Amino acid sequence: MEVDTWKVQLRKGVLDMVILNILRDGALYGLEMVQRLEEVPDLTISEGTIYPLLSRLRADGLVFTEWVESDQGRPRKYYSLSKNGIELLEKINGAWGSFTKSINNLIDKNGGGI
Amino acid sequence: MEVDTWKVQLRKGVLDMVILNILRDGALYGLEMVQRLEEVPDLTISEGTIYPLLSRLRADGLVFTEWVESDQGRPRKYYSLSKNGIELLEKINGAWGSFTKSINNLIDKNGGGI
DNA sequence: CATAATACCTTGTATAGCAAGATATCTTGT
DNA sequence: ACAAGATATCTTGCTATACAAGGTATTATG
Repeated sequence: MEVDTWKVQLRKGVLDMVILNILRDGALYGLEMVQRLEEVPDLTISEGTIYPLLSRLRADGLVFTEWVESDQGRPRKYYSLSKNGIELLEKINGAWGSFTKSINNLIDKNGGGI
Repeated sequence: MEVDTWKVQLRKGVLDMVILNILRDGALYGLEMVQRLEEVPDLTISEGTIYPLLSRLRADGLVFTEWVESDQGRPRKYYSLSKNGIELLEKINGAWGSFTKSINNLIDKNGGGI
């Protein structure tokens, strides 16, 4: 996955970006991400969304996984950013900045009544 | 189409928002929108994207159309914002603002070191 | 009359988000 | 020991979108 192809896909999913960002502080497991995003307005997702998404990130080599025993319930599959994931994250966050700038220009230009 | 359903669909398409915004200054025809967006970074689209999208906006009652003769080439189908379209546009632009704020918070919180 | 330019529309493909359901493990109550 | 519930992952089936490519129609030009 390259930045250019990500730009193409951007409109179909800022979720990849969001997930990569919340993994920045350290490993999380799937359900934990769902719960964390429940607290963020407009970013609530379900399990049917997160697991295929994480599989994709893993297939793309952006994250790696590790099973960890839990003292309650099933073992958890923790996801961590790979080196590629970290690199892409930097690029993606930059691209997000210019993308929103483009759109905000468009909104201001037309909305501001020139 | 309501704001709530739009929020759900947001990640799948900021294009609706973009089109509604460029129609704010007045009517445009399909190909003209494609050409105008060619000049905006990251927002280049093709005819296979714009026409189904415009049909959808029209079916949703957000725009109305008008055929206008051209002195060169085929007659053009001009699209204008309906009253519903204008109302939704205001709501959408507001929702876009809070959506980007959510994401920027996430990026800053994790990227800025807590 | 053929070719090019303009403009609109449709078809087929790939992919994403999601609700709902399936599967597996561990804890708790009886 | 056993059923019920909680935790956690994964899959299936549906709907919708973006897009490349191709099709249709009108007018101008060589």
